[in-house]
Amino acid sequence: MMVKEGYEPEFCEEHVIHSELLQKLDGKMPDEDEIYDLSDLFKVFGDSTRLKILFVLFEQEMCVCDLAEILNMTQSAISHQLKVLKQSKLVTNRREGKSIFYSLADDHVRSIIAQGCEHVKE
Amino acid sequence: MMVKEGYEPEFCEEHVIHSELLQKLDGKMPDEDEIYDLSDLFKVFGDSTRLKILFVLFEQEMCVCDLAEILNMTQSAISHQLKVLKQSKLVTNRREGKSIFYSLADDHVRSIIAQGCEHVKE
DNA sequence: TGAAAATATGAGTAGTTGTTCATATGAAAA
DNA sequence: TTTTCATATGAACAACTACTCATATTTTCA
Repeated sequence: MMVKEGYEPEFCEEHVIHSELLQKLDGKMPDEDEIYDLSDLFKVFGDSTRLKILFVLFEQEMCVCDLAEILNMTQSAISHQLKVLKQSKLVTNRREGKSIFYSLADDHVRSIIAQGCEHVKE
Repeated sequence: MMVKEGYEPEFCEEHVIHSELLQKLDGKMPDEDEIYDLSDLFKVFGDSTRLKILFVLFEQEMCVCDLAEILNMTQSAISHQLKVLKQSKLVTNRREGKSIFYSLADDHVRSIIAQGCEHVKE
């Protein structure tokens, strides 16, 4: 296995990565941190429970217990997911008496989901 | 539901879910299948390796081994992720000799990621 | 043909994630 | 204050996922 020493058999020989290309890509590619932030954001949209919550909030703000009842899930499960949504700044909340009402943080949410919908609808 | 027996203490009493609201939501909410499809789509974007692949393909089509070298990952890892991307119809490929070149399937990919970027940039 | 190159794939595994259960917190009513 | 309601949270667990390793597949070239 050590015939050529520095030789890397895993990669193809014919299509050498030209330094031009690497430079071109280096200039255009987001840096590591941005990509992690971005994938973290999409992870949040990548769960059906959280999507359902967002779709409900598209229509109107709502308290935790009503979300739980509408989506037929436990209050705890909803609360955990609302925490995730809030940490990603996709929703905000306000207290009104004993209840806490959640609503969409901004319109990015709508446009991100709208773009996703277009792809899904083939 | 027999009045008191089926009473569910988990949900708040004050904010009864009116049937109007439920109807309104029923009309507006996507059905279960659509939501699953949508969350599956976002799951694909929710991984940094796949995002990196897509960002590279934004610039130009590329074969598997070059992607592996550029992203400094094994050919196998890249190949597994390309399979996921292809199953979601985000990329397509063509054979050229021994190599297989991957490219973006359509412009939905760009717009979905663009929307995500806007949110990440606060 | 046979060997080499490029890619694909199945099994195994460590790490992650969504839910449940029990309990804590905080505000309002008694 | 004490109780009750609405919500939040920590631990535990099962399901899922991305990578590695070994190997299979497919094409090209000698």
